[in-house]
Amino acid sequence: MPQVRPMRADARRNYERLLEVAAEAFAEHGENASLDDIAKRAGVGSGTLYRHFPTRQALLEAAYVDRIEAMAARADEFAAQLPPGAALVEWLGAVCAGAIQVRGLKALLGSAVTDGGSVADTACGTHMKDAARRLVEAAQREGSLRGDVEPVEVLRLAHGVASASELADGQGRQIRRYLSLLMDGLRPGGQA
Amino acid sequence: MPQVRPMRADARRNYERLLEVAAEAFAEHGENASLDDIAKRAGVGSGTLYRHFPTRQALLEAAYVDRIEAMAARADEFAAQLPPGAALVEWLGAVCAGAIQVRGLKALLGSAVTDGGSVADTACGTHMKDAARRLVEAAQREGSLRGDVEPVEVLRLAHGVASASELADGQGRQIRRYLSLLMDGLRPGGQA
DNA sequence: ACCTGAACACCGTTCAAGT
DNA sequence: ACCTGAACACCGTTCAAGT
Repeated sequence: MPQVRPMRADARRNYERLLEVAAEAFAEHGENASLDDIAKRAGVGSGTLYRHFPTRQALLEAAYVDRIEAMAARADEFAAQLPPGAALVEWLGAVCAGAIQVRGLKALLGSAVTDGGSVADTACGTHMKDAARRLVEAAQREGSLRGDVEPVEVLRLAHGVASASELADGQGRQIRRYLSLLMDGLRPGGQA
Repeated sequence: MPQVRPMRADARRNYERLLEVAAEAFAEHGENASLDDIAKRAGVGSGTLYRHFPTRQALLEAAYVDRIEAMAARADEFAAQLPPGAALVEWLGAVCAGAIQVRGLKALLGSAVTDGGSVADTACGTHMKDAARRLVEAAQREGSLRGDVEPVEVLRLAHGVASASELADGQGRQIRRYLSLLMDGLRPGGQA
């Protein structure tokens, strides 16, 4: 693993400034925020943005990778405090809430669980899938989750729940309701 | 209800040509297909497109309103052939499949079940909600669907299932699986 | 009454010229 | 080695001029 040469001081400054501004812009305007505008607000030429982040996806991921890591870390906090099934539900609720509040995050989470998505596995995808696997397997061992669903499927369905909640009121007020409908099923007789 | 004066012959030709081309373009490129390109391919000036369809949403809805009506009509066909619960599931599966195959349709269906969405209730929204209500209420009377879910919620959750299926493989191969996970729940012990 | 297409503003992307 | 910003292509939207 060869060390990456440290960036030149001005390059590093630009890089970090771009990330800050991009995180704001994506949160406010969604995944399609203007790249030109981001470059301008960061005080750099548009070419500099493309040098550091060749695609919109690369910038989106770089801007939110720390938030994704924080989300993945919360999985273990819930696991330490609650029984496995409840921990999974609480965590999925938090993931949905984040996906709705921070507008660009939903698209990033979506691409993280897309099969055959772009360039192999992204860092964000790996973090989320690892966290989901720990909670899912624990819940399955406990017997509170069906044995025939995969962690990535649970993440995809949670993404669907976030979409449905967004349609309901533009915010996240229905997340818990829709998540529990998913857990217990639409047919009568499920667990309350 | 005052009769709308019939359009001038050339206006009507343009209008219909625009609808044809738009349906193709949205199906191929999704909801963000270039309006300029649609006008060009229809052989009209861009101003003509805006005259007939002041917003992208208006064009999208006009281009697909017949497909939406056909979808709504299928609800009654399923209801005539199957018990209520099965009819609902089959219909939702067909809706999801359509939403994935015809790219612009998913966005339209989404906005049709969005609360507080744009201009009051759209024609598409009304058709879909009416059809859903008939199936949902029948299934609830039969006892195969929880009594505490509303038709529009079922449509939103189906939209979420379509999203999740799209993430899974870009096509619709997981629709039936995800739909039945939604019906029966992720906890063990649901109906097979 | 309706259509056209130029005009304007905006955005993504590349690349020659700079330091 | 890195940055800048002009240049190009493209798109959405409006509106004066046409028929």
